[in-house]
Amino acid sequence: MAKRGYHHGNLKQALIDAALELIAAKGPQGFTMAEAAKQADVSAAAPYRHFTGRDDLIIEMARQGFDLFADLLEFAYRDGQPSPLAAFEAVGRAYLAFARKHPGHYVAMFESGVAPNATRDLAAASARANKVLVRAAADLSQRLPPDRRPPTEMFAAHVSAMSHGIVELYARGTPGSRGPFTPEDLLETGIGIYLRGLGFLDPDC
Amino acid sequence: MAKRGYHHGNLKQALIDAALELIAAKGPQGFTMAEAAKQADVSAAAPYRHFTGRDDLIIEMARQGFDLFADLLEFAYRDGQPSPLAAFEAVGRAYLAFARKHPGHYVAMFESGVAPNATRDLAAASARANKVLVRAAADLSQRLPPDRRPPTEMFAAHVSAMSHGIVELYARGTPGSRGPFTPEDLLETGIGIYLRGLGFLDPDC
DNA sequence: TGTACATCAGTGAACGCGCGTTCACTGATGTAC
DNA sequence: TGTACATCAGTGAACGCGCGTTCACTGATGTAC
Repeated sequence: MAKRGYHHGNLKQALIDAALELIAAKGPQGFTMAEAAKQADVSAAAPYRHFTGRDDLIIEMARQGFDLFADLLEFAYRDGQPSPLAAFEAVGRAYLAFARKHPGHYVAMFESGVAPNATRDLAAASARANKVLVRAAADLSQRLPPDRRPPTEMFAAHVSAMSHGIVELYARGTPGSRGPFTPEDLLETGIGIYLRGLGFLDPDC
Repeated sequence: MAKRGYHHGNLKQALIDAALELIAAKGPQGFTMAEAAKQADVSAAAPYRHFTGRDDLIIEMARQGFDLFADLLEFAYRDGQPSPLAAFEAVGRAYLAFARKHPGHYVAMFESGVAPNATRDLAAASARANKVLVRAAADLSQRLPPDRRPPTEMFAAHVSAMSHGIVELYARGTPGSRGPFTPEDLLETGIGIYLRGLGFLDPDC
């Protein structure tokens, strides 16, 4: 850590980063303002120059998380290229990759107990991420005969649920602790079977 | 609440019940020993006659939860009657019903951060519940041509993940807050599509 | 370039609080004879 | 049935702790002239 003078320079983000590390290591309630401040090498009172309180910090973590999440999903989606199916599967993989690489954000977003509409900003970020999932589902749905299309929102919800369930049950704690399969395997096969159930038989339709 | 004398009579269970209510209302970290004691109308020191500490109480809640969960799943399964498919779907519904009716248990089991193998008893209860899911999946798998059977554990994991994901994302907080579908709808359709993907086209095979 | 001053971003001490837990105690209960 | 005594299951007070937060302060920085 670089030497610093009286002024930190970028304390707000440093506190968020510290809290993310703590939350990833010790669970949603495992961080305290005091400890985040300590980790940022600053007095316990300093955070209150940047956040109105503890909740404010958690909400900001979740907001940044949803923003990043949305970015990654959008990047994976690539406007449906090269094909709706390939793009859809890339989004699924991106979901899992996000949970793996950003556990602190993930916990703040989904396990910290903050309502996704706690603030306008948070709601917007959350909605943006969800929109990518819905769009990927909608594009893929177009390939189905109309009478076999489930409602788009439902399609997206199924995929969200399976992804989230896999993260929570199989991607936490010691790797492999809950079974012989990797989360990535589980998600790929699970989504694959689900898509076949919808009528996507061909790997590149 | 009935009058009682110096001795409570059934304090251990009363404390567990109080903690379950608190945990259901305020999240995994939302209960304290002191508050559970208060709710059971007893001094703050009394719980320590029955539990070695806070963790012990949480583990006991989770253990009872897994026990009840296993019972309900077994009851729903009915040894695969009337058909493997019907029994399988009943198990899915029982999963969701449990999460709905016993939110405190559910949170203690899956969101409190206790490792499922924290104690031998807890591990056994958890394994028993999981075994029902695996058996339901295995029985149903038998109906598939061998070359289309996924590994049984994987099959069960997919269904657990989707069920858990739906509980976490769509069955929490204000009903309908996250979408226009009920969790029950989502699970039924999701599992239905998944099963079709495996090759179960006929509703009563 | 130098100076005065407003503003910003920290400090350090203190607060009130509630928590988990311990301890010596005491009232109630069960049992042996 | 009565009594002595061991055991059980509570009490109430106290502990040390760490937390979130506030407050008066001060050092650093930026800006007007």
